[in-house]
Amino acid sequence: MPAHVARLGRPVERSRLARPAVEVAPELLGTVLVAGDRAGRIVEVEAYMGEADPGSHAFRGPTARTATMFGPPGHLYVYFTYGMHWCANVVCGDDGVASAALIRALEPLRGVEAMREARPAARRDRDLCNGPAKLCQALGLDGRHDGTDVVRGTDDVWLLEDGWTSDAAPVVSTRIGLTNGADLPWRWHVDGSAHVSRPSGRGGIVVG
DNA sequence: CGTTTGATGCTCT
DNA sequence: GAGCATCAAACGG
Repeated sequence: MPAHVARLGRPVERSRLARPAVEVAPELLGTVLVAGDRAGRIVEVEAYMGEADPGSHAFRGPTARTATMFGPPGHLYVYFTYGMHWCANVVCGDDGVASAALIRALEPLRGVEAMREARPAARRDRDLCNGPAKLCQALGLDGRHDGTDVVRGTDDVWLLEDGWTSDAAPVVSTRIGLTNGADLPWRWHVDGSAHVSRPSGRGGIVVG
């Protein structure tokens, strides 16, 4: 593990991810996603509960696209949408069970200059990573990273904990951009963060 | 501020 | 063929 990565934290334990995404996702707030020389603190996540979730890509069973999501935890499920955007999930749950946490927003920590170059449309730094496709663009994540192991850090992509101490309560609300499963309260974000995609969905409630 | 609209191509029916 | 876990620009107030 490179020293500049170790400085930001230690890898999350895979066993911690081998649980349903609704349990894991809120715990990911405050962890650090690293991609090469760029890194950001996760401030917004959503849970997708696979075959039990009408909002999940895995709702109708495994397909070629969702193969990673059905695989072991600790890998990245990266998908392409709207003909132009990539979005990244941390795969949760046991091998064979589809469950994943969509990373929706980061607070930039390292490599901000590289992020600015990767996202010329961002007028302010708070616009670099405040959306699931924006953060993938900022970090240079795309289809090549589907299946990459964020516990072992293959492809220099890591998910770290202990790199940051949370001092803000998580807020729970409904997920963004869905038509199916839109009422399920499976979005969490750091209360008061200037780096989330939206301050609150419907019925935002402070949990912690 | 807010809302609306066009871009653009893969995935599954 | 329909829909999409989105974004940015272009509006109107």
